[in-house]
Amino acid sequence: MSGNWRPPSSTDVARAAGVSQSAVSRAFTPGARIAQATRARVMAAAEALGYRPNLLPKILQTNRSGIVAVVVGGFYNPYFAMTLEAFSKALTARGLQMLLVRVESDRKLDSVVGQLAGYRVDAVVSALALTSQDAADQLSKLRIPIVTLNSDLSGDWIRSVSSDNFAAGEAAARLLRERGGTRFGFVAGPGDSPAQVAREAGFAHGLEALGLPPAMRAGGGYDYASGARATRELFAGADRPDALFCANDLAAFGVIDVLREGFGLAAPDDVLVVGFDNLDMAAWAPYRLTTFDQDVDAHVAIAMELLDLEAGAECVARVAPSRLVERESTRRG
Amino acid sequence: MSGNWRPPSSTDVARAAGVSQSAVSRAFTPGARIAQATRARVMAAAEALGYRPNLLPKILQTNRSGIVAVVVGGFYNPYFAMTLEAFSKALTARGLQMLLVRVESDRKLDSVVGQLAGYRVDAVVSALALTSQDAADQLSKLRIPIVTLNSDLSGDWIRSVSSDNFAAGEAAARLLRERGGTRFGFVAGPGDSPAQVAREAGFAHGLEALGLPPAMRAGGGYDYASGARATRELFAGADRPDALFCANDLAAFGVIDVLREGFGLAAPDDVLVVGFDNLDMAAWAPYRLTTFDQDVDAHVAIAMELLDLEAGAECVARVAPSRLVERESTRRG
DNA sequence: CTGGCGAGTGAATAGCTATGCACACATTCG
DNA sequence: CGAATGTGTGCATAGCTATTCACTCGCCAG
Repeated sequence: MSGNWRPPSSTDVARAAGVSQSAVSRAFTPGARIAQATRARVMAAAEALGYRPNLLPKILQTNRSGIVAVVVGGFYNPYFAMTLEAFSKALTARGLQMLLVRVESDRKLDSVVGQLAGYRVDAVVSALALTSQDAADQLSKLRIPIVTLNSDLSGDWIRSVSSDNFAAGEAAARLLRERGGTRFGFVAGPGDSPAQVAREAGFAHGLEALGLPPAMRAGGGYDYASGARATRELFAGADRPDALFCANDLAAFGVIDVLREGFGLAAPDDVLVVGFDNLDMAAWAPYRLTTFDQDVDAHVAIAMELLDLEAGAECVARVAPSRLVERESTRRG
Repeated sequence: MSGNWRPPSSTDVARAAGVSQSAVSRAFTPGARIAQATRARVMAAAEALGYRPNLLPKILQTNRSGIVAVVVGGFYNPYFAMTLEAFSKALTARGLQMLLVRVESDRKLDSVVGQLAGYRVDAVVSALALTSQDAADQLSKLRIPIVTLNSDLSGDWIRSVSSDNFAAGEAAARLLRERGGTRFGFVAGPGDSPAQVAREAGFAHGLEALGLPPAMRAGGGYDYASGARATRELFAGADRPDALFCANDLAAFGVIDVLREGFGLAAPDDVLVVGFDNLDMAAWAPYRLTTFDQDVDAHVAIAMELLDLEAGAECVARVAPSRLVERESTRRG
């Protein structure tokens, strides 16, 4: 009806309460010098008008919006859900809001972050690994603190927190060996993921250190279908592996299902399987998957610390330990 | 180093380019009256300084932030991930940003939305069902368009889009009957969820219409553990059901796993199982779950339409159809 | 009685952009 | 050649809040 309605301003409230605009502002500022009686009158008028202080002018002056942008590549992987949950809690605890941005690839990252700069976001957290130094430099020019997960790039304004992917790969090799594996296989994630690369390298190094032959290899994605495809490939020939390390849990589920349905093989009896992420589902009955818990809360806690750092600080790439959780998929009879 | 650095303003760019501030603004406004040469000079200066137009002043004047707040209760259920993905795409397509807010319960909803009002969000989408009329009225006072999913409350500024939960419940009853079910059970979701209530009511009505006895009942949550618990309860006695409708897929997975592990029973041979949501996992080998696809994209499309409506519009509660997807969990030999 | 002090209040201002208005200049038409 | 149209630019302002500065008033100590 009212063509262009505007929410009530502090001036409106001031008029209604018979005080100055400053008084209204002070009434809403904890610890400001204002008489109790005045504050009460202001609050009554504000309540009647439905007034909420407009945060934008403050942001305009201070350039601090209280908003942190979180960039993700998609939501299909429950691991992102865990990450979002943890970040959501951490940000809320600090009174910050979360602007969620979905981006197709990291090549679009800087254009998006440019847009975000217009909103004066206080910081950016990227679950998307940053792969090109070019994009990193572009972002650094904006002087917005950025934390990337599982990415090795860094710069003046770019920090990163990663799992000890390489060490986990080594540990996977040792475990599979101990549990009786003899022919090893690696179910790979996407090649442009630094985490995938490090896990594979660690696995390869672990095998070599034990004097074992290198692993067979298949896959190329972080999803269920990729694990399924990789398994059909690895088990097509005669020389089948009997111990698999998967780049993540989702792929491992695909592996286990195809082993069972497609080849009549079971974990751990016929094939040992290890995953990565420790999703809720990893504990479910059909899988009981041995996997690495990334300790999302620890990652997030570190990320928050890194965001607080001043620009130019030195220790900008931190590693969070991951914990091996052993379940039935590697425990034989 | 520089204690309080400020990002370059349009005035800074204007000075560098030797033009007025208005010229800079026009250079960044598509369709504005400005000479090509001037625009080029401005763009060069802007590039050199790393200038990004500050969006806040515009928001301050127009009260349109281009930000939509999305409220969720948690991320543990992959159904939320699907919803987020769909909303993210829809909002991006319209050039809107998404402010993600996690809220413990809907009782906190109005206090949070109050906070959001300070950011002048254009609209609020709540995956959290709104249950109290009190909160609804509170929110209406803020004059921010709100769309809730699977909630029956509405008001001047509150619209809702729901699945046809009741009809789906009836359809589940018919299907289970057709497939040979004789003793029916309902694995319930949380009692404060309108969707759960409608699904159960529809199921009960469907059974009654077919002249069948009412269903046994257990459960009370939307998660895996709740489904598992419900199954142990339902199958503890002698009078076991042979056809189960579960409030959602996550619970259904718990049901199937406990049937297999705890009682040596399989779906569909011993027990027919139907879920709700059609998560990716429903198609996986251990489950192959018959379920209802909520068509998230359709929900979101409707939600976007509702957000565009003016206040006081009448048709504010819309229903999106859900589609039965039959898989092996109800297909006998 | 007076200087000082504290509490409470109002006026003025910064912060940045988009836009309406006015003006200067070039071009076209009668 | 005068008028009219069109193009490009600068000036000034709105939008809302937190905060600084200056002011008044009541009160106490000297």
